[in-house]
Amino acid sequence: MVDYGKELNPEQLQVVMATGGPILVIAGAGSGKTRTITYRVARLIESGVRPENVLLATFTNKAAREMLGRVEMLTGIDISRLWGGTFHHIANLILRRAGYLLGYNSNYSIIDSEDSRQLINTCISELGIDSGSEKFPKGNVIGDIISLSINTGDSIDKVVTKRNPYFYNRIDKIEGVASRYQTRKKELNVMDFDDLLINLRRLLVGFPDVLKEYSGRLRHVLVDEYQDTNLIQAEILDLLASHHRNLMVVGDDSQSIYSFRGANFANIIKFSDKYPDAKIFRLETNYRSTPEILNLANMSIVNNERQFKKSLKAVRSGGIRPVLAPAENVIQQANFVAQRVLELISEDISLGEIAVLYRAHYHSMELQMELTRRGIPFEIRSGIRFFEQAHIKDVTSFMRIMVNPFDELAWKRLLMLYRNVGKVTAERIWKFISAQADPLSAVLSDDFLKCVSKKVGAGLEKFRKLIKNLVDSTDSKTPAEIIETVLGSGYHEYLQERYTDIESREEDLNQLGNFSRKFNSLENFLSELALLTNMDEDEDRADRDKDKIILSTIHQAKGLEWSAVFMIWCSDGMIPLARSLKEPEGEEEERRLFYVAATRAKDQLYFCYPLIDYKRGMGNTVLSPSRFIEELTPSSPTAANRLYDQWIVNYSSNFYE
DNA sequence: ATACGATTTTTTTTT
DNA sequence: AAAATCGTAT
Repeated sequence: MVDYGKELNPEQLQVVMATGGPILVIAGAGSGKTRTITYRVARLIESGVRPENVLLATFTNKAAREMLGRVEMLTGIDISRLWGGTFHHIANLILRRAGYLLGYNSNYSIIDSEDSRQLINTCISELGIDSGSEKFPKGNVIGDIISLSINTGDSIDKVVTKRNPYFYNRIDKIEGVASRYQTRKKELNVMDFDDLLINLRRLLVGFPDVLKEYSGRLRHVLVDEYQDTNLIQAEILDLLASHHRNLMVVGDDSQSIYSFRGANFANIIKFSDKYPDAKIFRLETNYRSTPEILNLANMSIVNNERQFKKSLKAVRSGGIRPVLAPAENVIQQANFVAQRVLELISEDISLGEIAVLYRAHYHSMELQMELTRRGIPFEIRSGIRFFEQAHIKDVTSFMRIMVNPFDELAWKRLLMLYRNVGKVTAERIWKFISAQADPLSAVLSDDFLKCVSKKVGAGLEKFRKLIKNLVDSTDSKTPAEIIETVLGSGYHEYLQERYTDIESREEDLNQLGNFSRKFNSLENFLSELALLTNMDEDEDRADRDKDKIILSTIHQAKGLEWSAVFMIWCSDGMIPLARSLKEPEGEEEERRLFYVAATRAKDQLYFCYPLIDYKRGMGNTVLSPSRFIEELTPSSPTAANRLYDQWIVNYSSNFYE
C-alpha cells in the first residue's frame, strides 16, 4: 500500500483523500498538480474502483500515459482498461463504436487542418464564388471562423462581426461555404477535429441509451488543465459525469492560454456556480522555482483583472535574480543565448536542463543557425507536426483510401503525385471513380482509361499496379509493409526528384513503420496518428536524446520545467503579440502566456530582445521591451526592490563571415 | 486548357 | 519554410 501521508504535503493529501462529488482544484504553477492527480487515481484504484470505471482527460496523450504509468508502478494493478487521453482521443473511441447512430460509417477518416483548408477551398470554388475580384477569405481563414464558432457556441455571424468585420459584407457566402463544408465532410465520411467533439456531444445529448451506458460506467471522471477546456468539452464532461457526479477538475486560471481555439476559463471560474456543492481545494506551494523567479511571476500576473486571487509560496531558498538582456539585433540576441548556454554548460548544467521559449515558430530561425554554427545540439518542439509532413501524408493516404475508399482528399493527393496530373485531371478522375460503387476497383477497371488521356493513363500505370497490389494484400500486409511497397513502387524516386533531404524523410517513414506496430488495425493506427500531438510524438523518436537544449513555443512548453529558461523576442509587439491585442481580452491572455513562460524556470530566467529589427518595407525599427517587463520596473529601482537585473550585452559585431 | 516551375509573400498559438 | 501567385511550356 502507498503511504499517502508520507509522500504528499497536506494540501495535496486532502485532494487525494477527498471522497466523491464535484471537486475543483486550483493548482498553481509547480505545485505538484500531476503528482496529486496521479496519487488520487492510485488511491481510487487501491480502494477498489475498477480501472474501466475511471476516465482521465488530459491535454496530451503523453501526459495521460505518464500519469497512468506511475499509477501502475504505485499500485501494481493492471490499469490498461482505464480510459486516459485527450478529449479528441476519447471522442474517437466512442464514435468508432456508436457513430453509426449519427449516420457515420465506422471507418471514417480524421482530417487535419491542411485537409480541412483544402476542402473548404474546394467548397468555395464549387459554389462559384469568384475569390479573385471580390475580396473573399481564404480556406484557412474560413476554417478558423467555423472552428471558433463551433468551439465557443457563437454563431458564424457573431464570430465574423467580432473578429473579421471587414468580411461582414460577405457573411451570406461565408455561411454558405460553412454549410457546404459540413455536407461535403459527411459525403466523404470524414470528421475534422471539431466534429469529433461536436458529434460526441450530439451522441450524449440525443441518445439516452448511449448517455446511460457511458455515464453509468464512469464512476470517476478526472480532468487535467481544466482552464483550457472549451464550452463543448465542459458539456461533454458534465454529461459523462452526470450519473455518478464524481467529477474532479484541476487547473490554474492563470495558465489559460488557448482561447484562440475556444478555451474559456470561465469554465473554471464558474465551476462552483454549476456545482454548488463542489469542494474547492487549492495547491499553493511551489516546489519548482526560486523565490526570485516566483516573485517576478506573481508580480506580473496580479496585473490581470479576471482571475482567482491566489498566493503562490516558494519553498526553495534564494537564487539569482532573473535577467533582462537587450541585444543590438536579432543576430546578437542569438549570439547571447548561445554564449550563455556554453557558460552554463561549463558550470555543469546539462543541455537537457536548458530551454529557449518564444511566442511564434519563426522567432527561432536565427538562433537555430547560431546553435548549428557553434555545434550546440538542440531539439525543436514546434513547427509542423510529424503527421503533417508531406511525405508522411503521401504514404498514409494510401492507407486512408484502403480503409475509407470515399476519402476524396486522400485520392486527390495521391493522384497528383503522378506526372501530368494536376488539379483538373485529379478532379476528373475522382468524378469518375466516386460514381462507382467501389472506387478501388473502378481504378483497376478498363473503363478507367477512358476517362483520361493516353499520356496521363500511361503515367498512372504504376499507380494502378500499386493499388492492385495493395487491394490484393490489404488484409495480410502490415502498415510497415505497405510503406515498403509504396516506397518500392516509385515513391523513392519521387522523393529524390522532389526533395534534397531524402535520407531524413525516409528515416521518418521508417519510424512511421515502427510506430505502427503498436496497433492492431490500420484504422486505429490512422486515427491515432491524426490525433498525435507534437508532445506525444517525441516519445516515439528513436533519437530522443537528453543531451540537447530545447527550443519551443510557450504553448508547447506548458507543464514542463527546466533549470534555465531563455525567453527570446521579449519586445512589445511580439509578447504581447500586436495581433493578439486586437482580440477581446487579448492582453490578459498574453500576460498569462508570459506567466506560463516565466514559471517554467527552476533556477535561472533570462529575458532577451533585440533593440533594432529590420522590417521589410519599413527598414530598421527600434523596439522597446515588452510592456510585461516594463510594468515590473519600480519607478525608483533600488537593490532591494528590483525584480530583475539588467545586463549590457555587447559583442563586437562578428557577423557570419 | 492544363501542368508545372519560378517568384513572391507571409508568418500566433494547436487538437 | 511553406503557401499562394504568376508566367511559361506543353
